[in-house]
Amino acid sequence: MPYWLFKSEPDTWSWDQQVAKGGAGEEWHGVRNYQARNNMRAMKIGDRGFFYHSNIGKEVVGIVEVSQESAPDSTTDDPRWDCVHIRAIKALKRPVTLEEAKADPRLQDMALVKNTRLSVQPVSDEEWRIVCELGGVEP
DNA sequence: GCCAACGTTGGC
DNA sequence: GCCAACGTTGGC
Repeated sequence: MPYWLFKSEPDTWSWDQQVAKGGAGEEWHGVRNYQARNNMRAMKIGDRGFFYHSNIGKEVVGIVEVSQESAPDSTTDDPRWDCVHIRAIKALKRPVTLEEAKADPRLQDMALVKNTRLSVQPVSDEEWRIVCELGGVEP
């Protein structure tokens, strides 16, 4: 099972808002980047991902699950852009900051560290376990 | 608020 | 098809 990471500026869409949506989940719209879109197209219902706050906090705050597979982005008529829906599963006991990820030798290859601008990223099994461990939750 | 990194666009 | 110009993202 692949793992993912979703970035959002909390000013625009925060973890709290995601949690408030509950099981219905929320369309992850607004992505206008091919790599990020391709990642979303590869997702299956039930795939897990991290929810990351960019700019403010700069930390992984929670775990989400894909609740609907890739479909046309409702916020544009441009047929190039698809997106998935995600729902909040649980918060990390302790957020894992970008600083921590950068400082951990085991996380040097994480896209979060290496390719900071990609907004929807793949996460390896190992990276998933390590970040869960740092965050104080079961993988 | 600045700027580096990166992706996209458009002229040739 | 190349590459310069431009726009955007996101860390600092």
